[in-house]
Amino acid sequence: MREDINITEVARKAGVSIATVSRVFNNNGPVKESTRKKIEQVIKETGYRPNILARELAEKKTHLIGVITHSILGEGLPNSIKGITHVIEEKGYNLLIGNTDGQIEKEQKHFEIFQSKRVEGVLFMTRHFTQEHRDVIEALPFPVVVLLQPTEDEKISYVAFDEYRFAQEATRYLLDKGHEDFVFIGGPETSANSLRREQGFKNALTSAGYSLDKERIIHEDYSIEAGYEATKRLVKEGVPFTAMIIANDGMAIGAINALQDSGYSIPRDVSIIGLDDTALAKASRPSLTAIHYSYQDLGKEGANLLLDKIESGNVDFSYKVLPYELKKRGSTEERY
Amino acid sequence: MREDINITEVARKAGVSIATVSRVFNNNGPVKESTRKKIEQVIKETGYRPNILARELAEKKTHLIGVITHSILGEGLPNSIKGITHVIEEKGYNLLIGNTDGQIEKEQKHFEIFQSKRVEGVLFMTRHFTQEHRDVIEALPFPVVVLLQPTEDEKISYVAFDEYRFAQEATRYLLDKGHEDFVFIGGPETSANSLRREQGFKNALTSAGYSLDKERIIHEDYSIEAGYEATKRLVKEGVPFTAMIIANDGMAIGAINALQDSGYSIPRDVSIIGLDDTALAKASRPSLTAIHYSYQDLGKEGANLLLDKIESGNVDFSYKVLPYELKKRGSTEERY
DNA sequence: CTGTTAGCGCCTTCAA
DNA sequence: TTGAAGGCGCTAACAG
Repeated sequence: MREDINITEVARKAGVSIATVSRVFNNNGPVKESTRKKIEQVIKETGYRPNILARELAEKKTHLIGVITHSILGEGLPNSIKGITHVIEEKGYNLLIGNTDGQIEKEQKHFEIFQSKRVEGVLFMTRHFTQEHRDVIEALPFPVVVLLQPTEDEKISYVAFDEYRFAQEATRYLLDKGHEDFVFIGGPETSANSLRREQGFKNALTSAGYSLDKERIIHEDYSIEAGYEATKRLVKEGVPFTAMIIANDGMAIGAINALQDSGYSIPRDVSIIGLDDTALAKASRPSLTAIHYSYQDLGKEGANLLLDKIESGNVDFSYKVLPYELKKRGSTEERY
Repeated sequence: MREDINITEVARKAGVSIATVSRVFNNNGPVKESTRKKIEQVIKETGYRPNILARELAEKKTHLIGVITHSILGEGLPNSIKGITHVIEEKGYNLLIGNTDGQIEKEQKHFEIFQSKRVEGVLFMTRHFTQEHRDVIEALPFPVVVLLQPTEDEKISYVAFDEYRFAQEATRYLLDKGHEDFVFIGGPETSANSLRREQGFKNALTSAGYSLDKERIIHEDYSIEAGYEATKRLVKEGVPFTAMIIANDGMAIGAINALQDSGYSIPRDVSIIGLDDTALAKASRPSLTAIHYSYQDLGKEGANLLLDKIESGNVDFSYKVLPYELKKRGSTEERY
């Protein structure tokens, strides 16, 4: 470890003024070739790196993008972060991460820290978007783009998936195959994303003329184990069903395992669609029919939108809904 | 969006000097209750947040920790980042992330950027640790802790798993169960981590008096598909084996599926151990016997070690090897 | 208890 | 082509 060195020191060693060193480093303004060489020499010898804090303070630009997220686990969120870094590093920005673990106080805290750090914009991921969020965000001195949640506010821009629609489409797919007895396993009731999927599911059924009993809508915590237990319970209670729409693929795998352990065959006895398509879906036996969408694109689109706002200064409302695709695999089958 | 406001402005509005505002905000130095109230009032009204860049420039402290990582995907790395944030946020530090996608030039670039940003320390994750890394790190003006790789250098501290030993133990476990015909599927030959596992595997066999042919050591890219294809190939070529040690659980799942698709039964015909234990291991049928270790602990231990160096100024060499555990599940069985 | 002032390291006119 | 000097927003003595 050697010591930090500053511009004054470099200037002294090179026998020039700090202004000249600055010109060399930033390659602006004219500098005689010989003095440039000399300065570059000193820079190399000392390992000098300009203190960006000082530069940023002077320039009033930090090139910092903040990401506030409720989790960095799972397959989705890391992918979205990868998409984000991909876009912003290309343009010379750096990423500051704030993890909230889903706690609202931490969201607030990170917005404050980021404001203090003078980030130039924030990408915000949360499990549900509330009026409180709107108030906080509108008072912030930098643009914010919300990811995953429609903001339902003509001021705050967002990028999200069309969960209502793809849940509807998955359900219709099985309706078209002749299924009539459905079960839906969603995430926690506090998850706005899961609720939108549930709505899409319900709408597909009711608009096809079916009604559904309460026991056919179940809320679990997205884990494989929860999917397993919930399905075991259904079997034990003798609820008749031939089709399952499951909010994520982890719970879907749990359901497949539970049914198989109970002596059922998939897809012969029950067809299953996961509204989420991670590595698990392809690895399972049978492989899982699932709705696929790209978290990496979510990150990319969000970052592009945010950078656009930052660089153009135009913070008008805009939003983007990302595409999805139904991947047909082994867990679904015609029903006669 | 409202404008950024600075300390001078707040002081003016409150009719005091900036020093007093500073005292209030940092809660140091004495301030009369009435003027404190007044200043707090103005702060609330204006939404003032001190510009941390300026503060940090003055204090020469950034409270910034950099993480340089070759990937943020998969189950391991996000967990280690979670462990890191958990520790550092507790102590008031923030996390700056640099993603290298495994490219060496990007590693170098991020070290430079971080140096410019005046991070106070860096946690460095890479696929293999070289002499070049040592040279770069030793010239840096802040402490670095390497994660995942033993540095083999009495100067650069690290936290890692004991891959050699757990691969050895997994192999011995199956040897003890009577297996004699082994296959090892490792990661890419460029992966230092995978090579250490391979060495552990080989050592267990040779020190038990067995030799092994080349075709029994295979290198793939860690994906489920690669594990599947490699195993299919083995079956087709008629290589006889009853035990597999596989570097990660993704490839292990691929192997299980391939064997089952070829009409074999697990664990009756073949026993399989994955040297890695993610959600996949428990979800598979049969569930996968695997070596479990905690990436979250890796992050925590690394962060603790780094913060300790930063705060104590003591940058002496130290290292930590994390524990592991063999989780016995359904993919392994006695062989008579 | 409060205000004044000298930095922190760099960029950017403005002169020379 | 170069240097001098002011300013970015804040902290930390040092006076009062």
